[in-house]
Amino acid sequence: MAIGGRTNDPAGMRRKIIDASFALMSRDGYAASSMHDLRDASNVSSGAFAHHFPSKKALGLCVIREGIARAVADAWITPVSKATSAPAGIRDAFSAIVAELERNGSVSGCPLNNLAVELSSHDPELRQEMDAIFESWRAAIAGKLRDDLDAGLASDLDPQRAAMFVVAVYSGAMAMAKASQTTAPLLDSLSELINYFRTLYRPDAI
Amino acid sequence: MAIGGRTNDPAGMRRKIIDASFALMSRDGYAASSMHDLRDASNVSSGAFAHHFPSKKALGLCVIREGIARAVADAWITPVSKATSAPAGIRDAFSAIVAELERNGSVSGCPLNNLAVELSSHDPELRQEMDAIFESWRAAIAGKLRDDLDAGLASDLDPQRAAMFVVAVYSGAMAMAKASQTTAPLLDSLSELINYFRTLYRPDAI
DNA sequence: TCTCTAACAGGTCAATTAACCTGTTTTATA
DNA sequence: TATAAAACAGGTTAATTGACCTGTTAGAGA
Repeated sequence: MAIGGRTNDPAGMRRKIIDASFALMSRDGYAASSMHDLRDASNVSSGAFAHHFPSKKALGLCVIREGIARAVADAWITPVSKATSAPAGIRDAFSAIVAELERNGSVSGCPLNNLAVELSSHDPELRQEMDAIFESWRAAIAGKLRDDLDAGLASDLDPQRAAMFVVAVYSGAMAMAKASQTTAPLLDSLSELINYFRTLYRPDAI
Repeated sequence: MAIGGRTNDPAGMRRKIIDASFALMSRDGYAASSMHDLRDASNVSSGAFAHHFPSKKALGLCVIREGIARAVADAWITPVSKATSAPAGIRDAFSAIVAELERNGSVSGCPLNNLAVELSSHDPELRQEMDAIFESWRAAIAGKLRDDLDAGLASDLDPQRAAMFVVAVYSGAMAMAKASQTTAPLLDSLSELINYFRTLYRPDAI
């Protein structure tokens, strides 16, 4: 045994497991992804798997803290903060996600929303972790909205409430997109969300 | 055995199982509710349970078609159709749900959204069934919006897109409410949703 | 060079799961 | 009333699950 030898690479091994587990859990859900499935998808031995993650919950926690947090940052926080305005950033995020969905043909939903809905009732610790990601997501949008207010692009808008609204619209639309296996809910909802912003922003600022 | 005798009541037995299963599945999810749990919650024998529902999927299908469809009708379709206007009906539905959540202390989420997010990727048949309920939900709201248009309460609004928007806002807000175990996402989102309608409706009509 | 710890390998185990099976009782129908 | 079919009772089972266990090897520090 051990014919192929072995290269100790704890960080790489760990990352490999988290990435594969994030992909599998995002697609199939937490409960539906067995430790055996996760191990197979990760392409590591049982021993290595158990060494890095002694329990499924420990793995789930890391998937949330690292995998999901990164996904939200990449899909939302970065685009919104780089955009010329909050509505523009929101439109960018929606459009990129819709394009990605139409590229691969099926809708597996928002990773954060999927796990939050599945796990919030079961584990308070995981729930709190996911709530924190929702919070940072909303904070990024609220921050951009505040920038727009300061720049005089908009007025009479409550950044926190509006940010909550935006994330709610997206999460709900994505849930319906998953149920219908269609991007229509996302497109329709984005359209109305832009209409909502049109009443709050200067006509030329949107 | 059979000391207490037995009263054949197929419809009642079936309803008992569906009601208990709807409650359990809505709270804990589909996968987390084992056949054993569902049987215990239903308070029936294994034999009766297996007789009415030969498989878990068969039970899930009936829970969706009967339990969830009724829940959506009671919480949304009926209030909206009875209201004086669509925004008023939406506000009524939100308020009643928030009041109910604050009464029992914890947020278990929207039954339809919970199951749709959990099961859409796993079973096309269940997915289609849930999509149909989303569809009827949106149709009820769109119908009311059309009534408002006809009555001259509003103008320049696309009933289908707006209905999609409303359901998305609610579903997403409820998901965040579940993640935070707070009603704040629902209250904030309702507030912004009303702002959205304010721009579409006559000032005195809302 | 020696040693100790973490990294890894591969297999095992009790518990849980969904489905099924055999037997009994009620009720509709002829 | 005779009888077939449905309604119910209670237990069984093969497969899957998450956790664990014993051994082996690489690499850092003394």
